[in-house]
Parts: sequence; structure tokens; C-alpha cells
Amino acid sequence: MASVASGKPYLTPNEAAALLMVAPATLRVWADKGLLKAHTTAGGHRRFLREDVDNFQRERDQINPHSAGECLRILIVDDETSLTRYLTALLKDIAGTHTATAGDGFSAGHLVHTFHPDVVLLDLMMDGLDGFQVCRQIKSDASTRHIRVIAITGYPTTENIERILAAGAETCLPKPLDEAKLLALLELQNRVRQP
Amino acid sequence: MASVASGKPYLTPNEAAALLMVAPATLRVWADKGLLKAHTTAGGHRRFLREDVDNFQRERDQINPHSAGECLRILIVDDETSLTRYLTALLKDIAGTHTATAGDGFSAGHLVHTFHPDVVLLDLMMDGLDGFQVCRQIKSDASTRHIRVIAITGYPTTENIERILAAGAETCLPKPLDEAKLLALLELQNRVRQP
DNA sequence: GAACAATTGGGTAATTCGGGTA
DNA sequence: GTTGTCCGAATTACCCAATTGT
Repeated sequence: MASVASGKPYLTPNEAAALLMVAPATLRVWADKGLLKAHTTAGGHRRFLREDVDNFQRERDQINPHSAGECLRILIVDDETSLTRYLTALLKDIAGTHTATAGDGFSAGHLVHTFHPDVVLLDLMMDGLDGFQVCRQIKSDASTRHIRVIAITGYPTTENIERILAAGAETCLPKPLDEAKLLALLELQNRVRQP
Repeated sequence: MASVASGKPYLTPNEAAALLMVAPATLRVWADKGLLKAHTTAGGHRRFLREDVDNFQRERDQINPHSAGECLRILIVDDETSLTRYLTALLKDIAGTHTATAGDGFSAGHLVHTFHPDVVLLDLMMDGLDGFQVCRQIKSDASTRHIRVIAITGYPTTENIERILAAGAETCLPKPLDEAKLLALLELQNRVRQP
């Protein structure tokens, strides 16, 4: 019955450096100077919170090309039009969101690079499309690794959940979808609904 | 299923200048004028996205940005490993070629943006992947439209051929593949074989 | 828990960059 | 419109021992 587990809530130096479009060595300089807030592991390695990285950029009036501005960009990957339509309707009424949908693998791979999503809502069981693979590929490429992946499945078995989390998803939500929980994950609970 | 991964997701001024075949000083002028989209690091250095540079290049003149290099980049899209292995073996012995393979839709969509192919060799009939759709999507996006698509099919019916050409493919080759014809299309007939 | 590959830290030297100007 | 050059500053490369994750 376990439905929610948390993935990795921090960024490694390499990931943070990629986000800031800078070499890892530069990130060390910034962290040492105190320009960028950094946490430290027991062994002395630096860890960064996405929030801190975003703030760091915002303070410098910079736009992160990967998570541009105030708008939360959400990519919905599912071959069932019923779910995509439901999710699109749910999210588009909330201020400050931007959604796109992919019904097949090629679209998904394409949009990951042209739509530049902050989050991917990913159905696990699709015809001819392996959600686990999709997640693994997103997480294995430097240019897309930072994208949050929230999995959705009608078969929330322990094995499926473990597999998708191992693939890099931060959470696995069961169907039918708990709206409140989804919005909480996206930090959209308190946003104003648009007319 | 992807076989080629890309490095950092951004370009430094020197790298971008090299791609555009101009001096770094010129790049600064273009960036300052807003002709070329640029981001900046915390220290004020400019950073460019491959995508933006490609788009700029394409707008500036109609020359394929990658044909400028010596190397012909070939993406093979097929879920049959037998054909991909055959094609990879055939092409990799030819000087000045670089190949990547995608066995599923997501990989294909991903590699179209990270591998930056000059040509896509596309099987039409794949499990869970519609080759016609893939071709149509490549041709409908400004950032990938310039990529040549050569279709391959075991069912070269008049209808299939017409459909894929309508979708934007430049040719449809029947299986079994005519090596000479393929190499002629790629303009590789006379290239030296590597040891 | 042990082995292994990948990543990181720290330090210094080398390179690249921005801006002004020609 | 594009490029060369100069200098201080920002970024990066390179080394290797330690840490991390699987």
C-alpha cells in the first residue's frame, strides 16, 4: 500500500554545475566564497538544494534556461488520452503552470528537449513505451538529469515502486490520482485558481 | 536503449564561436545585440545552448550547421538489433562517419537533440513506434527540420512509400538493403575504408 | 562487508572571458 | 560588420587521495 516515497532531494556538484552552466571546479569556488549555500556530507562532499541553486540564480537576475522563471513547466507522458486530458484540465486552471503532453515515446524524447519541463508526470505502463526506461534515460543524460520525474501507475506493487524509484523518479503515485497529493508535490496547493 | 550520451548541456563562448565559424569577439557583438540568445554565469561569462546556436545558424543562412564539420552524423532508428548492427558495422568502417542507434521512441527523440544527426535512417515498421509519426515530428519542428530522413521498410508498397515521402522523408529504401544505393545517398561511395 | 567504478575535494597553474578600444 | 589586442577577473584543467554509491 505504500504509495509515496521520496527520491533524492539534493543535487550533487556535477548536477548543480550543469544547471548553472559552469564547471564543477567553479562551483567549488562559489561555495567556498559563500556565494552559493552548500551543505556537506560526513565525508566532506558538497550537496546542494535545488532551492538554493534557484535562489542563487534569481539573485543574479539570471534566467535558468532549464526551469525558466516563475512558471512551472509540466510534461505529461501517457498514451491514455483520458488521463492526459484530466491532468491538463486540472493543471491549466492553476496560475503559473504550463503543460505539454506526449502520447508516444518520440514525442516524449522530443519535448524533453524542446519544451524544457521542470517536472515530468510519467505513466509507467504504456503500450510500446517502457516508463522505467524513459525515466532512466532522462536521469542518465546531463542535459535532462535535473528534471523531476513523478511516476503514476495503476499497479503500485512494491516491485514497481522500487524499480521506478531506483530509475530516478522521486515519487510513485497510484491511480486513481490523489489530486491534493499531486498538487502538494508540485507545490501548487496554495496557488490561485484562474477564472 | 540509446548508445550515445552527450556531455555538458551548454556551450562556452569559444565553443559556440567555433561552431558558428567566427571569432569570439564577433560572438560577443551578436550576443549583445540580442541576435543570439545568451545566458550568463554568476561571474558574468556568457553561456550558450546548442539549440539556440543551431537555430541562429539556420536563420542566418540556410546551411546545415553540422555539415560544416567533416563528419557525417548518422542516427539509426530501429527496434531490430540485427539491422542496426548491420548498418553500424557497414558505416563505421567508412572514414568520416559517426553513428548512433535508437531502439525505442524515447531514445530516438532524445538523440535527435543530443546527438545532432545530419541523417536519420528510419525503419517504418516498429513495435510500438510509428515511423511515419517519427518522420512527421522531425519535420514539423524548426530545430530538427533540416535533418535528412531516409526511410527503410520491408513492405515497400506504393501506399507506404507515398505516405512516408509525404511525411517528409527524402527516400524510401526497401529491404534487403542495397548497400551501394544507401552509400550513394549518403555521398559516401568514394570514401576511403578505414583499416 | 568488501570490491570497484565514478565522483569529489583541495591546491595550483593555465586558460578563457569581458569590456574598452582600435 | 568583423576581428585583433590588452589587462584584470572569472573560469577551468590537472593532480591524487578520499568519499560515495552500487
